[in-house]
Amino acid sequence: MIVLTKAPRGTRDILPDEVEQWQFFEEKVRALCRLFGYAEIRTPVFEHTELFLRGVGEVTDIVAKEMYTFTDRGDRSLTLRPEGTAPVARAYLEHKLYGEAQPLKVYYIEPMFRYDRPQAGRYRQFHQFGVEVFGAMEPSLDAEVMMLSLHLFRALGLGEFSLQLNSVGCPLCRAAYRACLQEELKEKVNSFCPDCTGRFHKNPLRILDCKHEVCQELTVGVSLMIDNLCGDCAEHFAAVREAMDALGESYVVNPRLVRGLDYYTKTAFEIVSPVLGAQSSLCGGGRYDHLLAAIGGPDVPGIGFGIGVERVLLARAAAGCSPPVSKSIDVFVATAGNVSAAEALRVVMDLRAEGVAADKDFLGRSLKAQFKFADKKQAKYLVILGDEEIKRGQVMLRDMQTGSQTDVALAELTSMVAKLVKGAKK
RNA sequence: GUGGGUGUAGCUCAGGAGGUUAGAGCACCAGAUUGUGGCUCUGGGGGCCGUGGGUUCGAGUCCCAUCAUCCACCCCA
Repeated sequence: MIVLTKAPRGTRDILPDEVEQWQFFEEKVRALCRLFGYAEIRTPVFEHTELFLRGVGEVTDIVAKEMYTFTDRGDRSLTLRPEGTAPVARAYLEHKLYGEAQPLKVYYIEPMFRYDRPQAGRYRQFHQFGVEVFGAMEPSLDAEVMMLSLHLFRALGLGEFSLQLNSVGCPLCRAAYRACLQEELKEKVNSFCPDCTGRFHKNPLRILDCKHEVCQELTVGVSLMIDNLCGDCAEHFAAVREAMDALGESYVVNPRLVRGLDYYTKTAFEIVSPVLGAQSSLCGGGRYDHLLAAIGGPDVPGIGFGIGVERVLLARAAAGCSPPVSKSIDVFVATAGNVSAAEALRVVMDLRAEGVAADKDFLGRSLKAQFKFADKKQAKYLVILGDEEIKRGQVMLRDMQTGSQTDVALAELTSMVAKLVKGAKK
């Protein structure tokens, strides 16, 4: 039975209290992207299913079992986007952005959808902050992209995380390596875990990244992609490392790091957090030099990453990062006696007109209850508007932190409070 | 998709081997001299005990199913 009072499985509401964390994250992202020269892009929440089949790869898990696909009334097969790169690549081609000054550097913070079994740090609707750069092959760009993600984590106060770096080669050297790896492993294929016996044919590189100890032991000393790169890929990888070294940035070369999506080439990286559970990957990215060609465009290179917003927020909480300061109201206008709610609203609107965040009671509560409410809302000041005050033309202004009170002429209240509030912000 | 844990008030949880009107803390609301928050005290509102079925004289408690949730695998952010 469908419960109407519950959000669908794997989805959740972000309530006002938590939204502050999200806005904090978004502010850091926007500031950094501006600093790094990345412009925001927004693409539709669904695309033609075919885009993901071609762009992500038909044998990947995302396409094989995790897509939210539906047919619309015009009999089109559409899919809620499971990742951000293919849609942005599509937009790049559709609007012929390769005709503009290159490279094109864009970012997005948008919801993604994957029909997966929910777990810690994994949801069916989740959010990714991602960047994509099209039209440049230079290794220093790979370094810049990684730097952006590292800087974001630091700006967010995340202390512990590690950057894992690898090169997955290009179609040429990877195909040759893949064949050589299969040759080396074929004797042991029956000793691997059930998952890896399957991987042997589907994606033998993935065996190297298996969590099972047996598989790890069986692959000790086996040839690695990193040692079998073609000249071009090896040179690129060395240059990326050189750029990172020059920046004094530490990273771990992990030759067993594999990307799940088909379109990755050369640089592959991942940033993992030790404070999360099994879903410890905060950021995954890399180069995809032939994705554009795969979906019918010119053979323009690209690079990007995706960062899981929920996971970053989870990691912040787990690491005990202090929450962002909550945005409370400046003034609460309380009424007493026969002063009408309409009169209070007029004062509140006057304050707001001066840029003072003001609020009032809307439940006809007692003065005491209004005080409690103002306290709960962490109002910095409270104004009492009572019969006495109206008569004298003086209202009482109370500093809620210190408890001190002063009389202020009603006519001067707005400018007075505006000055107080602005002074405190500096 | 696979395996395991858990579903009692808004939240965190109690409810000995089935037996009266299901409890606590926090939160919420009201009051403690008729116009003053935080601390304290008093009172109050709130629960299809996740849902459906079964066993029983009797089920929050036992059994089955289902849904949800959590953890892990797979995969990934």
